[in-house]
Amino acid sequence: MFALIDCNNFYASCERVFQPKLRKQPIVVLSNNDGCVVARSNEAKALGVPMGAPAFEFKELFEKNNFHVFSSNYALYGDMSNRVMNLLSNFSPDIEIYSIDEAFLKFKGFQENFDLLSYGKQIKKTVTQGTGIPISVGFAPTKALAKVANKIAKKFPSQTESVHLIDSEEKRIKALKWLPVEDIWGIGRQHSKRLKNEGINTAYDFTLMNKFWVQKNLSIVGLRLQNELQGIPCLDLETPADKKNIATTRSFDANYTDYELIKERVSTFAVACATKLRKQKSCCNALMVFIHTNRHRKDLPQYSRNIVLKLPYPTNSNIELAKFALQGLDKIFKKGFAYKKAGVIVMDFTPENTEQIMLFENSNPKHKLLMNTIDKINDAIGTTKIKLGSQDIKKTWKMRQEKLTPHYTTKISEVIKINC
DNA sequence: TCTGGGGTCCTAGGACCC
DNA sequence: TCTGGGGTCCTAGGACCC
Repeated sequence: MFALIDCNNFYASCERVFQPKLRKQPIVVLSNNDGCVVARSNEAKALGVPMGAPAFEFKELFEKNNFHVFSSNYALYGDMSNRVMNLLSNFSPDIEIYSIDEAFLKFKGFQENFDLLSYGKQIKKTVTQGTGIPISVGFAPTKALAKVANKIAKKFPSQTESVHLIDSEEKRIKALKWLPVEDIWGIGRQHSKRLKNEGINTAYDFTLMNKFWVQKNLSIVGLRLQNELQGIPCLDLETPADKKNIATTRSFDANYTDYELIKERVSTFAVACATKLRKQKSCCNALMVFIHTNRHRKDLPQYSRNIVLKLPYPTNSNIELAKFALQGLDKIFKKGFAYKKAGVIVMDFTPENTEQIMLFENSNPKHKLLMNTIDKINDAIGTTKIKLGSQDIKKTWKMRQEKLTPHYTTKISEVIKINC
């Protein structure tokens, strides 16, 4: 059996933990730059705020209904996530952390000796008590069905006490007949459109479809999913692997026309990629830079380009990657446009310790020690104190974050103080 | 005025090999 | 008139996830 444990409205719940007076109040959390809604409390959902909504379009609704609006505080959410995952890992030796707010647990031979339903309630109680984050728990014989069970637990909290178990054919069929096809894990917008054209409306309908049609139209992934929903396990827990691509991309706080400002951003993004590369002990052999204007501004001239550079040698040095990224930027930058976003993506990794010596040109060997030192200093101070000359020396974060809450759990100066 | 960020996997088709 | 068969590797694009 598998369990899927999911934190309810995770970012909104994290903010609420530290401001209990916000219980029952509508809360939204905004994306970087305070742009879009990325998390909503149940009250906010009930008032009709869709996921991904541009914040400025809903400003009036927020004000009229006394919404509590937050900038995203990833340091807080990441730390809260770790606490939740730590507690969950006590309930099974087999755990897959699937995302910041979700984990699969696997139970081998538990059903004979355990009442999973009450075990689930115990999990819920432990996490709520230990972190203040509300969760839902779904049990089933496959991962895809556990996802379905979790949806039911979340949708009917009072009937299920937020824990649901699919352990019989009747329950499986009942659950699948209830679930609209577009809400199946792995069925997105395109696939659900296609399935509806075929007269498929529920997950149950989908499980009855011809396998050849499914494989032809939804690929092997769709076929696996169909099997999983029929109760035939095809997916096991996955173990974390090194990343194959690493990206650092940001929208700007305003439109940038000045080449120098964009160079600074791209240089900073390249350094961020290099730092992440070193964390997983990889070097990259290729790098992509992109820039584009604001797509939503139909009144302004549009421009969007990217370039992929094959590097002459594998590297994860801040200095070298920033240099290459700026070379790329130079090739694609065009004067006269108002740029809104840029990014650096590093690709084609090789392990740090098996760097092949190239014939003509190699990464500067001195950089290894230098980067090591930079990482140590920056880690110790907890911020990016050491920068390249091409980066902005004064500011660290060019982003609108007007409603940022304190780093309650990760900065000693920002922990909650109680005056007695 | 203001619209996020970071990933993965699969397939088809082209280039190339013997 | 008639022009083989069987592979691999790479890439772009499309789908999906949170």
